[in-house]
Amino acid sequence: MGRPPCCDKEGVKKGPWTPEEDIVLVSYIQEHGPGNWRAVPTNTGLLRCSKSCRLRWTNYLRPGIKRGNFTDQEEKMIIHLQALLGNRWAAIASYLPQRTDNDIKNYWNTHLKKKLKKQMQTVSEASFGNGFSDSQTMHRGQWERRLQTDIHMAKRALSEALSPEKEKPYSCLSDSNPASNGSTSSSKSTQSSSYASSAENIARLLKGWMKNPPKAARSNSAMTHNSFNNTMATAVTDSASSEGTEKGNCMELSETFESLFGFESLDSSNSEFSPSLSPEATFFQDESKPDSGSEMPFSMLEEWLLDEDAHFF
DNA sequence: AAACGATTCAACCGCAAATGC
DNA sequence: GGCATTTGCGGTTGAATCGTT
Repeated sequence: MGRPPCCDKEGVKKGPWTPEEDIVLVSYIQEHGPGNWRAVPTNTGLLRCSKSCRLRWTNYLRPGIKRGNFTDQEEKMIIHLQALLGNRWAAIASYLPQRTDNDIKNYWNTHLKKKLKKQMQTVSEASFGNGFSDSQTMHRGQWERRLQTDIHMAKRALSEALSPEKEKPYSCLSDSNPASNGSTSSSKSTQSSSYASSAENIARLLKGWMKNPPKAARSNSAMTHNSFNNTMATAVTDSASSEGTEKGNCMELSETFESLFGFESLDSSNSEFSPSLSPEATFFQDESKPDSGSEMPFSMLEEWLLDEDAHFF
């Protein structure tokens, strides 16, 4: 006997979220932290199911999300990780802390699949013309060995990531990673800080809210609007400044973010947010807590992934 | 300028795993 | 240990947007 779906109740709203709803949700999470999604609709008065609230938060409103074009570097990592992990988008997303699994999945389905298909075609055409099949079989053993090495390295990286003693903090992609140090021309300005991007989200949200102010503010969200708007204003100005300089200390940003949102949900001490997370997901959280003890030796992993570009393409 | 097809991406759905009692 | 509930994940859908004719 299966349980009834959570969203089949009468009066549950579906479809795109409005800025109003976003603000109500963000306000609530600002106060209570993410988690206990079951209680969110009842406590906020949102006519959404818990699932929808969680999804909205994790895929759109959550701090640290980078939106917009994927860099070459990100693209290559996705391709590699997909080859290695398959369609385990959450696991792949854990290596790209600023992207959501949904984003990566969409990007794969809309861009990368086609791109790879095209490349495969070009390669196979070229190899056909050259009588390439022999050398192809000749490379097979090599390829298998490489795959084994890949898997071995992935396991090693993962186990290192999970060991709490490792001191090297993965605080900022661009900082800790030599490969990303301007090695790709396209990683330029899109590599914004997590704080900036979250502020962008919120700024965008606020912009929409300003454009279409609600006729009457909800009473249940009004209580938080003052504090929320104050922090919003900070977010917007901070966003503008950090965007302008295009750098900014990750540490500083995450601290600013913490103070901005005033909750410690991303801290490991918060039992509401961490218990059921996989190692990957736990790492994913770390985007906003650069000081945490268990950090992924990201540069090593990323180096490994990006080193293979030459072979892959 | 309008119609149409292609593309994108936010959101939904259903299943499975995790958690609580 | 067994059941009920909650959460997380991956596949899919469909409305909005873009590009072409």
